[in-house]
Amino acid sequence: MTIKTSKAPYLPEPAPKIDRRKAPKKKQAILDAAEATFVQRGYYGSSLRDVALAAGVPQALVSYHFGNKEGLFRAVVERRAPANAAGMRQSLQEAVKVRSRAARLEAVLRAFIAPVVERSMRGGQGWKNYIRLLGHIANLPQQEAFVMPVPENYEAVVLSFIEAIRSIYPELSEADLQWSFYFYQAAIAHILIESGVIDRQTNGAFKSSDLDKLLPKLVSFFTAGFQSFVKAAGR
Amino acid sequence: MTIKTSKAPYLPEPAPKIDRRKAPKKKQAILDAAEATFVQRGYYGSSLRDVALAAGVPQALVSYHFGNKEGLFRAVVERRAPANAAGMRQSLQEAVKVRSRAARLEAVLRAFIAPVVERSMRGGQGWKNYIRLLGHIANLPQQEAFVMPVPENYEAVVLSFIEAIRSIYPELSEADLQWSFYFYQAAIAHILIESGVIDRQTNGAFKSSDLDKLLPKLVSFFTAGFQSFVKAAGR
DNA sequence: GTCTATAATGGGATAGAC
DNA sequence: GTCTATCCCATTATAGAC
Repeated sequence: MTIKTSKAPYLPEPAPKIDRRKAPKKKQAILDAAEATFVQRGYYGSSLRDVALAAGVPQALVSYHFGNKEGLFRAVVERRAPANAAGMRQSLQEAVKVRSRAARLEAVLRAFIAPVVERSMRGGQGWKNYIRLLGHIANLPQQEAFVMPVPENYEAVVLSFIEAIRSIYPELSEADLQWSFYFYQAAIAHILIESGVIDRQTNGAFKSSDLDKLLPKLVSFFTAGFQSFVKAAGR
Repeated sequence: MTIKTSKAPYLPEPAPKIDRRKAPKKKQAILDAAEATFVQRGYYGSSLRDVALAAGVPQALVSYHFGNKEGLFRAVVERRAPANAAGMRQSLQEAVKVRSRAARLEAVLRAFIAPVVERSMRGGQGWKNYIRLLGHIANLPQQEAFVMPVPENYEAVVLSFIEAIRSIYPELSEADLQWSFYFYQAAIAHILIESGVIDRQTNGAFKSSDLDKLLPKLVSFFTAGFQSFVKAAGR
């Protein structure tokens, strides 16, 4: 049931999205610092002072570039969103080519998480921070007072994965499909944070930061969950 | 494979843990207000002003009763922890009595989440807020600067569930056991928050707040995931 | 235990020089 | 674009009367 895949050509990216001629170095430094600060202490727990200090710039420069705190947060999330969403779309395109239905399901589930893990593990510290931040954002109630920039960036991509699974197993009831994928997203939201719960529970024998080891288990485990509903629907 | 269980006698509780003679009403009002505020806006996003206002007391009373903000947060988490952990322990005791191995696994997985869902859905607004707050806390990186009161309260309970599964299927490898349970915890951490992602993705057809509908699907889905590792180990 | 008043700090944001 | 200096506000926490 498990499919071997090559090391996935998500990284290095073909070209940086940012036009280095116009983009001021300090603006990028602020984004990097903000990314790290927000993921460590959350939105309200992070002060613009801390961000500016970490970036090595005066506070006023943050306001100049991003207007206010909310603008900074949105900019952090949106900077890497296009590349990340594109990576997910691309991996889905490959996955749906798999022949057999069972293997295709597993490939689609892997395609949802593999490019993200790839960036987190081998994309550098910036990507690591960004992916963890995405995990945090995914765990925010959607009616949050401040910004929720994620939906616009990722919602369509998520829906396309759900559609892909539906087209593999049309006999799956809408409820089983939606709940199953929700469970998958739910687990991933926590996993991406790398909270350290499994580290503590196993005295360090297993590490929540070891996404490379976790990934094949995750895909295999959730494929079985989906398949159990498929089999139940077939009866 | 699915086991029917009666409506679970977790609520109403036999007796309130709090001695109503000594406990000042206002102190409880503050805890209720803090519970609601923390879950809505997070720790750093909540001000003691807001809490005091919501509780209908002056700010100073909060400091008097709980010392500081961190003390208030700890008190909120710890107030309901003994009753909640006891409910989980009790449900585990019942679950391990199930005869067949397959059914016992499913019963143990249900026992982990059922009493919590029961309190969230039928324990009143206070319990609803508390359970959501637990979800948020579970998603915090453990090396958080401030308080992490959960481990002491719940860690032993979690370990006893893992032990129970290990004793059902000793042939399961340590890695499969730990990763599987981690996936289960991860999904639950997000689900308890009732973030609203599935609501948005399905235009309201499915609701993350509908824990009653979700629960049997969740248990069934994750049982299949565990069983797939059991079967793989048996070969 | 409960309250009013206030101290002391740190926060986001802006004015204006360079 | 970048900087220094500063304003104004919200926040936590405490002092002290009742």
